Amino acid sequence: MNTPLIKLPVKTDAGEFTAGYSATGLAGLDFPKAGRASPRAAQKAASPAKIRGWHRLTAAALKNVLAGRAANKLPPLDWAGRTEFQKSVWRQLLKISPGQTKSYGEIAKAIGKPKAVRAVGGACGANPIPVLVPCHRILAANKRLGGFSGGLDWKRKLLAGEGVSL
DNA sequence: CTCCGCCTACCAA
DNA sequence: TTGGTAGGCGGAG
Repeated sequence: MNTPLIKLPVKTDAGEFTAGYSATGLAGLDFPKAGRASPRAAQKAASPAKIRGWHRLTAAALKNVLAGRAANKLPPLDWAGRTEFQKSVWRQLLKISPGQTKSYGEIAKAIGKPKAVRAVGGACGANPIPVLVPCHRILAANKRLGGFSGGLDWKRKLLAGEGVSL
């Protein structure tokens, strides 16, 4: 049985993101979605102090990244139920600092599976915590944009905010 | 097993 | 430059 996540909003000048927490950490982050109601106040009040503490970190980190700065401190990330392959890819992403980019091929090489290039793309697409786990810093070979599950507009915007030009 | 994908390298226009 | 293609690998069903 998987308990539903506790959802909390993060207001930024780029819109209201929604963070989702499990009992062990931040498990998801959603881009602002037009027409989506803000998480209920009742749910906020009910959230344990532990989660509110994580949420402060999430909110600060998110604002940092949106401003082109390093996330700095992140709450624990809950990657339960994900495959080892995906986790190894995401761990690599966390090593990339703002303004840096890597290709899918480089990530594949870094995790010791140089030919799993396309699979790396799949893992990026399955990333439940975009922005903080910076899948947007992965470009296709030859520095082309590649894809982005959250929408290419976000990818462009995030990269531009970090001073990356294509 | 089959199908698909945030890929790549390569070849032809 | 664009466009098609085949190889490769992990994930979902």
